[in-house]
Amino acid sequence: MSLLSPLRHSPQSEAELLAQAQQLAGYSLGELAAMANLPIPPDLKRDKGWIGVLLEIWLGASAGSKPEQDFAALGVELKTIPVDRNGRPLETTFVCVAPLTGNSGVTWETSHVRHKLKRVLWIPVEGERTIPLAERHVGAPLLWSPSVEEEHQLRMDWEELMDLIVLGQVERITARHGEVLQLRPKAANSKALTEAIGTHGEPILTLPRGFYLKKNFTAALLAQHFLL
DNA sequence: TCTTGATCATGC
DNA sequence: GCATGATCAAGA
Repeated sequence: MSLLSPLRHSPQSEAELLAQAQQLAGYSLGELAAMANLPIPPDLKRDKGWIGVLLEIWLGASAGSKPEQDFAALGVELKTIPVDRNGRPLETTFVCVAPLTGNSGVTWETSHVRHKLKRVLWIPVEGERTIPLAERHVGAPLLWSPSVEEEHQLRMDWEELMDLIVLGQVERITARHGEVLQLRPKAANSKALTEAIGTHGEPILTLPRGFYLKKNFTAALLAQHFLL
């Protein structure tokens, strides 16, 4: 038998990655943090990415800020997802920042959204705020790729949103656009601005935006897994 | 109650 | 400011 310990190397195969992720299921965040010698914050208010960092350590992801997939050699992205007692998502899922300029000729096929979501290791984690952070449990992982239908849904929304961005309508886009993919602010605060295209084609400064998966989409893909 | 819009930490 | 990791919390 072997004691559970963080992967000290990048996993060499999907099988190795998935096996390690499956080993984590059932443990609490407190247990995993202790074994990894990672301090536990009192809550996530000032450490929103803490769970993601913890699981990156355990799974041997190249931690930190690299503009590539978590497991580049495997082409796999890691996403933790907070869920309620029934396994339903409590939050939307950030995918990537939306390019607001320089989009001539960009297509779904070459988009960052499609690339990010090509293969994702989803790890559900208990997220109800009534549960102390250290006592929240990690769930069973799901190694996922979009089905034909899912990719179609994503592409439709992405094309609608990108059309609006290219046509200078970015400031008229709200989180209500899109069935499964939405565009929302993604910034340090409301004073962080970036360049975009205005109504008359002129450069404007606006809030950076990100693509997010809506809860109905992630709920469905998780449910499919657990109801098999 | 739930979603939308806003925000937090960190490294470069 | 942008990239990584996301959740918070006001208001509908």
